[in-house]
Amino acid sequence: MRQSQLFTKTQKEAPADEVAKNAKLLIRAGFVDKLQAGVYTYLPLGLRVLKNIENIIREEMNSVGGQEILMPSLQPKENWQTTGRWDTMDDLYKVIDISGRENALGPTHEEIVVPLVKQFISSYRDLPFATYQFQNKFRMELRAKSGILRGREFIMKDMYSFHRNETDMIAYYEKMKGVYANVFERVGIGATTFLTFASGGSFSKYSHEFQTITSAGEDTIYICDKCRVAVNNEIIEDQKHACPECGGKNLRAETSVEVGNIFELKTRFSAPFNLSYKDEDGKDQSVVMGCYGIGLGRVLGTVVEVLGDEKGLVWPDAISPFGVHIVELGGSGDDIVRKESQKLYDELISKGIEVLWDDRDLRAGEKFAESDLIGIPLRVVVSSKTIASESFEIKNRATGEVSLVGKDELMAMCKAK
RNA sequence: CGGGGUGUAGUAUAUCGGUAGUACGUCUGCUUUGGGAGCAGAUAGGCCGAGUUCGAUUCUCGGCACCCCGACCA
Repeated sequence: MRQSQLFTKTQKEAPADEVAKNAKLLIRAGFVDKLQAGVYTYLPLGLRVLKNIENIIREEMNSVGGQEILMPSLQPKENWQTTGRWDTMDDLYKVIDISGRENALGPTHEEIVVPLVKQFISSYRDLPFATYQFQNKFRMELRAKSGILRGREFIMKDMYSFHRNETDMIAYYEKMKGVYANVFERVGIGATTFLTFASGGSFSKYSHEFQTITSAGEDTIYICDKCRVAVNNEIIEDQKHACPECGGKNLRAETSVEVGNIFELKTRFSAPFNLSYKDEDGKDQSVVMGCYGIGLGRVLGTVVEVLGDEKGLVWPDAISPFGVHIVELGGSGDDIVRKESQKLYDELISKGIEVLWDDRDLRAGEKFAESDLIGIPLRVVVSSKTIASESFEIKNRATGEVSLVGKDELMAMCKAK
C-alpha cells in the first residue's frame, strides 16, 4: 500500500492521560482509536495486525479439528436465566428493546453454543467435536484499564469442545495446551509466556492460563524455570507455593497478563440445557465440555508491551501489518527515485509480500521517525544515494542494524507469509 | 463500586477574576531535503449545568468524561 493513500496519520506525542505503553504507541502510530474507556476502533494498520493474529489462531484451532462458526452478540435473557447467570454475572450488559424484551450482549457464549449443538447431538457417534468463533465480547468492567489490555468490548476467540466423558475431554484439553503454546510462540511472545495453573472454580481443581510476563499485567505468577510452568498467585495458599509438576519450591514471582485460558467445563453448562447423548447401551449421558479462550486485542497489546521500545512499535514478522516498509527519499513525479521505488514495490508485491511504501513528499527525518514508530520489521531506503551505489539500505527494526544489500540479497530476505 | 488526579484548538501545553498565548498539525507561498527543518501568512480552543461576581476558562457546588490505586474479573 502506498502510504500517501493511508487515511490515518501518526502523532508526535501521545495523549497526556495515557500511561499504558500499548495505548500510547498504538494511538500515536494510528493503529487504534479510543472511542471510550475500554472501547477501541481498529484502524487499517491495527486491523492488519489483529487479522494476522486471528489467522494464526484459526490455523491452530483448525489443526485440532475446530470448526469455525459465528454466533450472535444479542442473546435472549431466557438462555442466561437457564444457567442462572442472568442474575449472578455482575458484568453482564443487559439491553431492553422497544417491546420490553430483554437481551444480554454476550460476554461469552456457553449459553448460546450449548442449545445450538443440542440440535445436532443425539448419539455417542456424534462426539467428540469442537467449534469456535472470533466474536466481540461485552463485559461491563467496572474499571477498564491498561489501554487495550482490559476492555469492555473486545474480540475473543472462544472454542468449545464436546465429549462423551471426562477422559476424552481431558485428552483434548491436554492437546489444547500444546496448541495454545504454538499460538503464543507464533505471535512472538513464546519466550515470556508460561502455562499457569489457576483456579478451577467450583467444578475442577485447576484451570490453565497462559500468562505473559509484563509489568503492564495485573496478575502475579510464580514461575518454575525447570518445568517452564507457573502458578497463579490466586491459588497460592498460606504463602506455600510449589511447582505442581515437580514439586520444586524454587519459584520466582513475576507480574504478568493472562493472554489465554483453557477450562474444564465438564457438565456445568450441558446439565442446565440437558445436553446429552445416548451411549452404546441406549442410555442417556451428559455431554462433557471444555472451553478455550484467547483475547485477540489483549494479545496484540501484550506484544506491544513486550516488544515495543522508546522509538515505537516493534512487530514480529508473523503479525506485522506489512512485511517491508519502503522509505523513498526525495522521490517525486517520475524521477529516478520514484521509478526505482515503484519497481521494487512491484517486485515485492508480485512475490506475495505485503509492502507499505512511503511515497510521501516529506523530509527524511520525519519519514524515519514514523517508520520506527510504525514498527515494520524491515525498512528499505530508496534514495539517490542508494541508487548511485546500486544497492538498497536496509534496517532491521528490532535490532536497529543497518546495512547495504544488493537487489538479489534483498529479495531473498523477503519471504511471503 | 471506594479513593485520588486531570479536563484550555486535531495533539501537547502556558497564563489569568477583565482581549486566552506558544509549539506541533492542517491550509497558502517560498526555502530546505538522510533522523519529526526554516521563513511569512492563515486556520482552530476554555467538558456540561448551576452559583458567587459588574464580569468566570479561572472561585464554589453538582454532573459527566478520562487516567491512576484498590475492590471486582466463569
